[in-house]
Amino acid sequence: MIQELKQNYGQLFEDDLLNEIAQVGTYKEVPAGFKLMEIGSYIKGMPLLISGAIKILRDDKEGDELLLYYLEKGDTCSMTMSCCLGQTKSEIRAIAETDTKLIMVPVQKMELWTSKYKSWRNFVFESYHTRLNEMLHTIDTIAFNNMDQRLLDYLREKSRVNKDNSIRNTHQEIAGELHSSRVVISRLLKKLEKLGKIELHRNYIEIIDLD
Amino acid sequence: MIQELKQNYGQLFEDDLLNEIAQVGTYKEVPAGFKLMEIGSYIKGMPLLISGAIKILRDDKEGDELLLYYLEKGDTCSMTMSCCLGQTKSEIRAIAETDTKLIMVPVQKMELWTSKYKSWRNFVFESYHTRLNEMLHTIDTIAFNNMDQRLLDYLREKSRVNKDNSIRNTHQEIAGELHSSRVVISRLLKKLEKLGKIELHRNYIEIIDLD
DNA sequence: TTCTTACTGTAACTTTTGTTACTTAAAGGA
DNA sequence: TCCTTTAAGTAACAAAAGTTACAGTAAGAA
Repeated sequence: MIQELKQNYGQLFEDDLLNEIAQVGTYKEVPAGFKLMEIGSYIKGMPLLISGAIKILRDDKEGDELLLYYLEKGDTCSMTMSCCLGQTKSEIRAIAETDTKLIMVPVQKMELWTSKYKSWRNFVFESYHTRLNEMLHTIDTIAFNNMDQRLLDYLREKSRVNKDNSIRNTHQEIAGELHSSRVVISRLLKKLEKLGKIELHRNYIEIIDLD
Repeated sequence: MIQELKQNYGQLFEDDLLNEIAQVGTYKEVPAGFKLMEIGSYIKGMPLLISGAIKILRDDKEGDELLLYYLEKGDTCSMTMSCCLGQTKSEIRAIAETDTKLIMVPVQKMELWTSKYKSWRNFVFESYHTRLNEMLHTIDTIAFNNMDQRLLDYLREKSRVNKDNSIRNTHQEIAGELHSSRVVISRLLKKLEKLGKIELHRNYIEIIDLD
């Protein structure tokens, strides 16, 4: 684990902190689709991503979903940190988008490290900064764009995060993450296909050119 | 200034910190409508609100606005903190919603205090926590509600923040903050009036019962 | 006073998104 | 093989939101 840590967080953290993390953290590999956190659950640990990606989702009262953003290598979950302090429950759901390697750090260490290590403090602040900006971007997309633009963005991001030119999801699943309906998504996808941007198949979408 | 500080932040901060704030901070009173921060501008200081309210707005490329949330007594601007670290430009616009009293703290002090004062650290983290949740709420509203529901929320919040049963805005202004059009807002307001929830007048809206 | 400007109301229409219903077809198991 | 399940295509319609256009009217300026 220590070499994984050094490889991914070596420039960020001093050796003392790296050792502390190695001591109290637990290394985890989770498969795509694995649920790391549920809305309303209490938070046990804080994830430091080594590889892969985690999607962060928001629910409304009826159980409809909305994709907020992805966590990737070097990211951590600000929501988690945020919740740790207040001992409040999770406001979001976290699901592995791809096979993911990460280190879980017990939440108790957070406050300690925050006063002890300057690099940790910077990491935490940097992380909040990134997340606030992601949230702003999410708001921009929802508030200022139509569904066809949102769908394009979605396909782009998904392809990038998965490092795959094929989107291996059903229209139903896409509709869920965009908080729309299957018929609408099928309709818009068909339009994108006619524009030569994608090719539709059963269970996957081939990306031709999204620019 | 020091008594204003003690009154509003006395329980939060230790005396040493209060004194430091009093030394380097500048007390400000700004009238409703005063622009405290513009998108793209660099950040000079960090606001600690004493009284009043500041609205935080987001723009799209066409210059259309969207109200994100209000800052109130005891709040500070996480965006500002966030930007200070990276020396990046402001992503948002801040305008006084009401006459507002606040203390501006130079951004250079931030990092110093973060390592020196535990209470400051907690305040900063608490603030990030609050803001992230506000952003989540904003996303919920936009993504999961129709415009009539959003309008109701808007009127409720505006009335609360202004401590006023009259909303002293034109339909045009409301449409701007909800990123809609004047005609749509007039239409929905008329519907609310027919439901007995509000009374429409020129330049203001009287709230009857929004529950 | 009259004139001008800004605010509101409303009709008619378009576009976007959502819904219901039904069809076709692929995939995988029995 | 056939059968069942699930995914996708599409039509027809409904609802929500945005647009254009114009009328009426309050408020303030000249």
